[in-house]
Amino acid sequence: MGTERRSRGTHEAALTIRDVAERAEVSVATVSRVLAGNYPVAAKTRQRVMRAVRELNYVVNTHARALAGVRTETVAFVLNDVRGPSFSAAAYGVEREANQRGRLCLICTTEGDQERELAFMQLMREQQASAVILIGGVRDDEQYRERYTEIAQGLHAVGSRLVLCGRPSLGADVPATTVEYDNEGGAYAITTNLLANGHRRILYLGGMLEHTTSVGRLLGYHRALADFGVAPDPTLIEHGEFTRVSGYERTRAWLQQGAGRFTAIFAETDMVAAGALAALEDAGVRVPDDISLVGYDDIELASDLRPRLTTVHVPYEELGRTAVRLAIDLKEGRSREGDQHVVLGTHVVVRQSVARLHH
Amino acid sequence: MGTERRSRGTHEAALTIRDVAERAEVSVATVSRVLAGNYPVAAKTRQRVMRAVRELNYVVNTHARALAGVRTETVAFVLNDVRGPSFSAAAYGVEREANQRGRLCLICTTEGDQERELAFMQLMREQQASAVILIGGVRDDEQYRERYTEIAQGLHAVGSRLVLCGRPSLGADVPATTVEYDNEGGAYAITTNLLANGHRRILYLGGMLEHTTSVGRLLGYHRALADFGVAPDPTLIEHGEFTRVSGYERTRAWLQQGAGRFTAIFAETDMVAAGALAALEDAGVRVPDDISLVGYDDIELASDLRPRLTTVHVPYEELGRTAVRLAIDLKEGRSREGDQHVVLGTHVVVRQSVARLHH
DNA sequence: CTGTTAGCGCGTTCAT
DNA sequence: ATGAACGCGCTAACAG
Repeated sequence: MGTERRSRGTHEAALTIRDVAERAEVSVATVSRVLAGNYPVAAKTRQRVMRAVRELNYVVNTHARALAGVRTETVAFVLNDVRGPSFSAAAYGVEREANQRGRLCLICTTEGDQERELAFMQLMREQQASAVILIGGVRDDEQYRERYTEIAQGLHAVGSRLVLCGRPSLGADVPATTVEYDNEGGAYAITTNLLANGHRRILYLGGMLEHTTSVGRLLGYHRALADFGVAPDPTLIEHGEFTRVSGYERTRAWLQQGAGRFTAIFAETDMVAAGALAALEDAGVRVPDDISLVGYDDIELASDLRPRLTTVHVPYEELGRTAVRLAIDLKEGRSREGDQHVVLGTHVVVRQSVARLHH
Repeated sequence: MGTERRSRGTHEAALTIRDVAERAEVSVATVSRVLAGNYPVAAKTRQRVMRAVRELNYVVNTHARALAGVRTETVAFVLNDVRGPSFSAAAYGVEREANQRGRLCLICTTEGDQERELAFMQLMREQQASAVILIGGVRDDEQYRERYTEIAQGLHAVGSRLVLCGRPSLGADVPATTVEYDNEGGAYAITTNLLANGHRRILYLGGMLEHTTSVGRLLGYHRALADFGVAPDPTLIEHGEFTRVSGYERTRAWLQQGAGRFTAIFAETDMVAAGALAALEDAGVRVPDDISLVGYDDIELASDLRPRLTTVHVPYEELGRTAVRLAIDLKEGRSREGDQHVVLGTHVVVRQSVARLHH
């Protein structure tokens, strides 16, 4: 009781460094120095200050500190949905790496809305985040491109690194780091697996071609066919959403109208594969005995399905970690601009959803 | 070209409101007013300012703005792992509700480390977050309790709301909001389901009793047994981790040593149930024909398993949304302290993993 | 309607 | 080793 504080004792009146200084009977400068620990202070004085801090339950004000030039390093990660198994694995990687390096990690969800992504990037500019990491497909609008470029330059201007995960560069005038994984190689490898098992007519349940992910995977599929001397059948190539229901619906439609036209299905994501599997199951089609099925991403679900899904492993967590690492290393000058494009490898995980075709 | 800026043109030199003012040939106050939009400004002046802002690609500095009293409202959500299906659903709810109300959402992962949770709460104090939402079990250490209390009071002092999701209150002297769901009721209901199907010896694969979640669920189990006049067998109650491997290992051990002692398994989470199912499958035990199995949480996985898992639905997304809503409503005076404890309902989702017992 | 100016809380010279 | 004073970029009185 009785210490005279300047304001009424209500809430909202946060303690300042001055309160601590008064209580410890030192100047604010001394308190600042004790807290920062970057300057010699007499042991006894330090004790007094620390005691006052504890007794008052004081913490610094981040904003004031930032304004004075000492920033709380923050890494921002932007994705469309935290619940998505693959991106959440990337988020986990970002989180771990950021924390390990003493950075705060901020996660934002866009629900696929480009506007929100842009707004969030602006916000990060305002907050002077040390890095902004973007993941997930984008429509490659010419109009959006311009806005991205502008904001990206703004980020660069405040020393904030922009990292694009599996996304096309914004052009030479926008300094950004790119981390991706080998979509094409993975698709090639798993298509090869089907081909080696005798499959020739492979239904391709793809995503939208605006997404570079889809482009890469489809490319791998085609290259594998070409290498096996199989002429691709364009009518077997489908485009749709990367969702379970999309996989279900599309497969059901094919079973009704195009049954017999294919012996295997390549689903562009495990989620789509899960939907496809459910449709096959509902139609009484056995996997892999009647139809073989492969996915892509190797999310946990892949080994929960029955049969366990043969798929392509994508190192999502590593993707997140790498993004953070590159951003920080570059900021601290431990890396040259030249290192700023990394492609992580993918590989096939063989499980039980592919059968050798006997004809 | 040739506008004279005060610093060398390198990076790191962010634009200030003054740059904009100079370019628009107005005072900084006018720029501030245009940007805030909370004060009359002549249309022509506004135009000039906006043009300068665009041309310069300027954004405000959050920290300076915060220091001057205008905060970017931020909601912080703390959980152990973004990849966990149930908590990530809660995170999604938090995200959505926060964004919908114009708040920034910050997500932090602790990996189960209480120290990190505490550190993060401190950080949020420093950042003056408008709300901090905690989810996940805690060990109810007397020592931790004290530290939580201290930080919680600190949060309160800066007007930051603390919300505990499914976690015991920190005591009457710590103002906090609690949102939980009915663990006991759900466990009661699903146990009842097993009992109604004739099961009497139900192996209980539980979590650690330090977690209130486990306490609640076990309570429901016991109450259901009591209501059916079944004497509980303490040796059928197991405690362990909430992981898939734990479920697998524990079930395997039981199959080797205690087979025949139970006709059904109640796994305290779907993850544990998934592990149990795998163990049963590997041992050639059919579900539900030989052994019935139920879980808890109703994560997506529950309907991917074969057989589809009968489980208790927990409204995780709603939990997150409610947490945010309560915090904001209270801050804005739209709610009284009395409303600050909400219990959401749970219900059984009947699928295919329980069979009627014929003996 | 617009400009001037005094803080917001902290880090950091420069004196002492 | 410690203290006094200025400035970080912005908002909000107060004048005009």
